[in-house]
Amino acid sequence: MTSTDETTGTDGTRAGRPAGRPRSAKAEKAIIEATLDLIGESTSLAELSIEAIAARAGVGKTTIYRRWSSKEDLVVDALAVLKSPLPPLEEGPFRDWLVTYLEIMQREARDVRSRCVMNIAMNGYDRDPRLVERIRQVTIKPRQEALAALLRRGVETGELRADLDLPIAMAMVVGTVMWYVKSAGFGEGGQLSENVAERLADHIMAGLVPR
Amino acid sequence: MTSTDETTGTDGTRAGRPAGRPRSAKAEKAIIEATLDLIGESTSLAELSIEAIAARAGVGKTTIYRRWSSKEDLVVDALAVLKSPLPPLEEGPFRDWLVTYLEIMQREARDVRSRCVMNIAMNGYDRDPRLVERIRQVTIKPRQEALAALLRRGVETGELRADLDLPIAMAMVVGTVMWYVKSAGFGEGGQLSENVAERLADHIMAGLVPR
DNA sequence: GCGTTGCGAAACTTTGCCGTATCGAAAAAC
DNA sequence: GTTTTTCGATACGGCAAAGTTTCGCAACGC
Repeated sequence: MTSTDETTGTDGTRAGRPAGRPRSAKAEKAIIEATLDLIGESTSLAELSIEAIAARAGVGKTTIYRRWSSKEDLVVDALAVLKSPLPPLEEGPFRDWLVTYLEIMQREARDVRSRCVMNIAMNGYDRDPRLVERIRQVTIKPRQEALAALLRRGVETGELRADLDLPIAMAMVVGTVMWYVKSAGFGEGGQLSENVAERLADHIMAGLVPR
Repeated sequence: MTSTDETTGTDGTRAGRPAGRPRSAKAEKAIIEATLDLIGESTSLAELSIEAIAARAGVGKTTIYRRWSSKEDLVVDALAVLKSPLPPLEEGPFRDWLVTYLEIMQREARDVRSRCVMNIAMNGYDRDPRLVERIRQVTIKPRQEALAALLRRGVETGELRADLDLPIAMAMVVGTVMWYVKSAGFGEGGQLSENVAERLADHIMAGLVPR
């Protein structure tokens, strides 16, 4: 009405400050953190409640509703924080890149917050397809495409077999590391030896048969 | 609807019949079936509701509460039905057995009821460790051990590489087929070509590199 | 037929969350 | 100082889901 409602600045930098107490960046960060934690602990987004987030973040519900109008938006914003950068696809032997990828995936597979994405993306597909699609678009799809490009280039350079089945090869890479971390996590607290990625890459590339 | 409800006694225990209408074995079976179906569709046991089970089974809620005092008891009873037999480990080339195993796992991975075990075993570990452990004991563990024995024998006969990393190899077999079925299910309704197990076995054994 | 028990449907009760509103205090700009 | 906005906390009505009880009817032994 009187003031410009467009200037709802996300933070209290300079420029047209709307006057009044600025929004606490600390609270916002706490909300995001709590959201990620709680998503990691739950298996579906339906289980996630604003009240629980507010309680975990030590924040009033008002503070959440003032920033995000829906749970969906909050979840998307929170998951956007998880985007870990992917290394670009440049020159180099295939094996090195595979090890790099396995290293990243193996590290992410242990992180509760990254695992939650897997849970949601794989299990909640028919519950809220639209949201799941948004999440997959920003998290899984780029990795899938990067891996596919990596494998295709390996075939072109002759480092990989010419009759490679791309879906199967991708499932081999992703499925193996995921399952390995999962099953290893069952037994103990999760101490895996250092060169996991190297040994995984070795077995994936060379297979199970003798040389 | 006259006398179609065969209320044959659920058990053969003669002796002191409590008098009155006997419990319907048909209803009990329907409840178990509905429970298995719904567990398969859900990702956690908290999502499972007696009401949904009753509706799916075409049964009144009282009929369920009369038999099982808690949801947990019902789940345990229901999962006890799932025990599917494993083929014994006999003579034969490793590849044939691997194909057989992949065939079984690939088929089970599509079955809703088998998937539910995976969901619960992997996601609900810290929610109800006791129940999860019971489930793993009767479902996952025997398969794990069978696969481990299979791989070990392959190493002994020289069909597999001598420096095989058993946990990694197992993750390769299980993880690949699981992930492949999962990701294939994303794209389409799930029509996978006929020789999936063969092609999976090929890639797993030979790896990604050229011969 | 009679008493007893099981059956499914529907009503009742509880629970948990949502979204909003209100309150006193706090943090900035003026 | 005053003004304005946000802060955390709490309370409220509403709603939807799930557990519990009620009820009329059906099936069994006697």
